[in-house]
Amino acid sequence: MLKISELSEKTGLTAHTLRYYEKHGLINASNRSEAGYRFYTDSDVRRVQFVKTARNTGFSLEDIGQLLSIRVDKLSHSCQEVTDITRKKLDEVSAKLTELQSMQQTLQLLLESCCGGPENATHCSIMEALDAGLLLDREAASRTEQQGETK
Amino acid sequence: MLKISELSEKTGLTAHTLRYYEKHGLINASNRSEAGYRFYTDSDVRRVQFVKTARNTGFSLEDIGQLLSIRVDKLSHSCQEVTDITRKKLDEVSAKLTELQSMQQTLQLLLESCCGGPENATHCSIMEALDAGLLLDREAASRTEQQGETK
DNA sequence: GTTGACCTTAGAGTTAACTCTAAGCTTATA
DNA sequence: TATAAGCTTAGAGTTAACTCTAAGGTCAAC
Repeated sequence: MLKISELSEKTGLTAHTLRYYEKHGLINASNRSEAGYRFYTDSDVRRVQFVKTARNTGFSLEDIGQLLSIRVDKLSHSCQEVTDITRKKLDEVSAKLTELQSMQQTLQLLLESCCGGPENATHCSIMEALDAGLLLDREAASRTEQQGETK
Repeated sequence: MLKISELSEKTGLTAHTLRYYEKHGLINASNRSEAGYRFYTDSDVRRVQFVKTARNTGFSLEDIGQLLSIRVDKLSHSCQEVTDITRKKLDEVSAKLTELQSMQQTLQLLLESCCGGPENATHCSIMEALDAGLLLDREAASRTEQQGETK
């Protein structure tokens, strides 16, 4: 039986976060001392670790709530329900990834185009590109692609 | 001279968002009608488009505030200031990208490992992996890497 | 028996970038 | 002239996941 500070140390989540998860119905302490102190069993610990792992994998607390419902009554739930949740999350992550990759490429092109020196910014190509709505980037991008292809 | 709704249409930003940007010091209407209606000049429009482009590139409104200060007085600012802001953003984007790529790979492995069928979830490998703290994933990941290398 | 560390709760604050509402003018159209 | 569309402001609400505070009870050690 662990106190909340011990569970905190064991899981790397703060006591605040553990109480927050409890308030949102994700976890809970099987026992309480007479004074109301939370006491966690091994089973509680495993549940918290499940939540932490799912969180690290990118699932929202709402997703995790659904996964936990399945976890406590696997007979009443199908693999498909689990993959539906997982696929939805994968789609979200993939979409975000595409967006960030585009930003990354733009930012890299901007950095490559600018001298970055102590000169004043009168002819700064980054400022010019942002002023031009990044039209120049797209040209630069296609130039870069061609270089890559002919390499 | 454009009214706010016309600028909204021209830029694809809502009138709400334009007023929000104004409140946060990013943009402003050069003129007002007697009744207080905002009127935007071509120069205002270009500034709004700059903001929109920078936003699409991933810059925060705070970053954009700095970029705009440089934009209105390029002589007093250096290219280095511009690249510093850009590099900082690129680093953030790259870090986020790494995190999301890791999530994506984990989610893909989870999906590959599970039948996704109507069977009950008693032996669902996704649930098992989340229960095991994704240790199984890391094994699966290294197996996949090896396959990739020997291909 | 008194520190000081730890626990409890309810509830407020944080972050970023919107998004919306309410109450009241203004303007264009019929 | 009446109606509807559009404009104004201040300020509240949204989202997710914490993060922190205040006020007070509990417990181990000296």
